[in-house]
Amino acid sequence: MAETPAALTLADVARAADVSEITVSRILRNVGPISETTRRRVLDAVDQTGYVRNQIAGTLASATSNLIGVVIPSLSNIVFADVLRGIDAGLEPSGFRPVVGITDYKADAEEKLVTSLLAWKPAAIIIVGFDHTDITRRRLKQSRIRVVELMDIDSEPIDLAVGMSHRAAGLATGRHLIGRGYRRFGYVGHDWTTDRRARLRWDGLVQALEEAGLELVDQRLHGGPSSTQAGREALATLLQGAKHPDVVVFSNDDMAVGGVFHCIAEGIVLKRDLALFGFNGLDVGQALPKPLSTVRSNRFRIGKIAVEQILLRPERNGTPETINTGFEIVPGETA
Amino acid sequence: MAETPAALTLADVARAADVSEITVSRILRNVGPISETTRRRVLDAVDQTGYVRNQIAGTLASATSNLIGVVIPSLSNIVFADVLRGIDAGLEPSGFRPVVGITDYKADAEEKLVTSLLAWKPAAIIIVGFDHTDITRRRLKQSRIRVVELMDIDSEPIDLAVGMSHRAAGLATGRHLIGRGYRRFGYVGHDWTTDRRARLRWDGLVQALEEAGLELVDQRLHGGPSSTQAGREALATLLQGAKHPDVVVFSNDDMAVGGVFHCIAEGIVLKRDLALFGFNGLDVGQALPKPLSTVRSNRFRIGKIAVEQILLRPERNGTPETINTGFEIVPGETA
DNA sequence: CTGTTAGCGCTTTCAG
DNA sequence: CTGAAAGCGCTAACAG
Repeated sequence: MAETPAALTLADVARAADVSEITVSRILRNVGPISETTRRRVLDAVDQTGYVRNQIAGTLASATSNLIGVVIPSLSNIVFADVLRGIDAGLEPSGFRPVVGITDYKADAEEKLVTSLLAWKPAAIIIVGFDHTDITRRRLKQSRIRVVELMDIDSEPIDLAVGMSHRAAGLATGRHLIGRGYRRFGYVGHDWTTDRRARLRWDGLVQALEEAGLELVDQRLHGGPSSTQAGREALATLLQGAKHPDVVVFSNDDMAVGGVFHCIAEGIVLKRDLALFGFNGLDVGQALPKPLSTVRSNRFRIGKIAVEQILLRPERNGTPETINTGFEIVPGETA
Repeated sequence: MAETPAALTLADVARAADVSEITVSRILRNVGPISETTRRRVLDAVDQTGYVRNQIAGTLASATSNLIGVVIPSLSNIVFADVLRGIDAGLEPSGFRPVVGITDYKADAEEKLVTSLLAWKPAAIIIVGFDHTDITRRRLKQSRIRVVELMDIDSEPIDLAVGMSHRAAGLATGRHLIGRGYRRFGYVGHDWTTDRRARLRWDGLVQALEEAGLELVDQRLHGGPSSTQAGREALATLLQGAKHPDVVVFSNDDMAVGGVFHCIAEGIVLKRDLALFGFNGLDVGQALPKPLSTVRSNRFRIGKIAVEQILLRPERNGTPETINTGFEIVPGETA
């Protein structure tokens, strides 16, 4: 019976190359001055043996890890997948790796997750939003590593916030649509308790209406998470009411695309009979027969910038900062 | 100037609770017999101090980590986000955490990624597909940790494959549509070099046609990754040809949804004038005015089962295995 | 340019 | 039920 050979260590490579462990270590990390001949000899030995570095031991010894904790509410929503893509893209050249956790929009799950991620001594934690439990917030503060709160910039961050003002986006949406002549506003949304940012956009929208002496003529709130199907059904019930809006603003593009499908199915001609407006600027909305009128949020960029900031300044400095990644109105053809 | 206090260690907690380090360690890991009084005292001390375990040190000492390496080609494609969701869901009760890497469909990026993930001494690696470089395959084999190859079961796995037969899905699609009376088959796809599974489905489809003495009357291959917009444009050019298919099979739902949008925009009545068929069973397809006819692949389940298998049997055993998660034809209303 | 020594903070093993 | 000693595999700090 062949015994399982012990895993290769630095010592094995060092022996094979006839140098000390620390020399191999330095070569593998690209630090310090190394003669070209030893470097070559050691790298050969690495190839020959098939040695794979043990980052666990390295991290313990150096007290600096290459892991980044990432806490997101969900992956069903493509928005957070985009953020994660951005994070990964920003990390790409650095050798850092994301360790991810999904909260499912639950604050207590988030609390457990943050604790379990901190146990891996990550170089930083990237987390979505500001809605944390007190314990979560305290732990993050005490950790003294960099903490980046994403998506939102409407609150005071622990360390750094990267995102856009959702209130401002709602406001801009309202003003834009009023400017285009719409007066009878309907709203179709999803569960606000798990999506504070949707609520902030709604606040901004209502504020824009107030500025113009208007108010929402009707609205429907779907109880669950946003989805195309939910948007379709919610618009259907809204239109059964007697309020006859001339434009319906949706909590996001997923919901709005469902609204578009409903109109297509019912023969409602978009913009002539009814205008629809979304939020996010998803690809699917732009590929519709008539491109969806919406607001482009820069999710990928948010994730990327978060990482770039971490790499740029790995130490937390005293004062919380905020980076605004902005948004753009996408006129489209549905409003 | 307040000096940064050193991070808390087991020793601090042990001192506070007046026990030895090992006792604290045992309590935190729930191993060995511990008296209820000491347990309480220690847990109190943990709370008081705000101690957070150092998994890095623990992993080094015990040589068993709670990390799972995850290698996926992309997150732009919701299919892989679904897989990752399944992985996370399966991991949920275990305290394991995924460390993810994205290859962008590049084999050399995958090779680097696998090496860098192995350096974290994960308990297992979950990777999409069978298309690895020789070096990647060798490293994975040599690692002796569990390796799960996802999505596909049409090749021999290193250790375990979890997925479905894409060839069989293509075959089933063809037979299903022939059974419904279609005879003039068109095909609209995307880049096969990065998506071997799409190619396998095509193979199966063509085989079904051959069985019935038929062949594809026309096809269009988009050069890039699949997208709704690409599907829309590719169908448009296909229909400009003179081949007049009565059904068009798409490489996946994203592409097919684009096809549906084209038909809506052009006033082509689905199923009466032209039938369309997708692959994946995405939500967006089912929310369309007419639900898309497609094949449901069980992405979430694939991820979940992969993890469950790892937790169930953490050691690799000699012989490679395969788990078939199956698929179902979704009749829909577009074919 | 290369090496020696001394840990990093835990857990394993063996005692009691 | 609790503890002491040893060491996981690497890197920081200091020599040479």
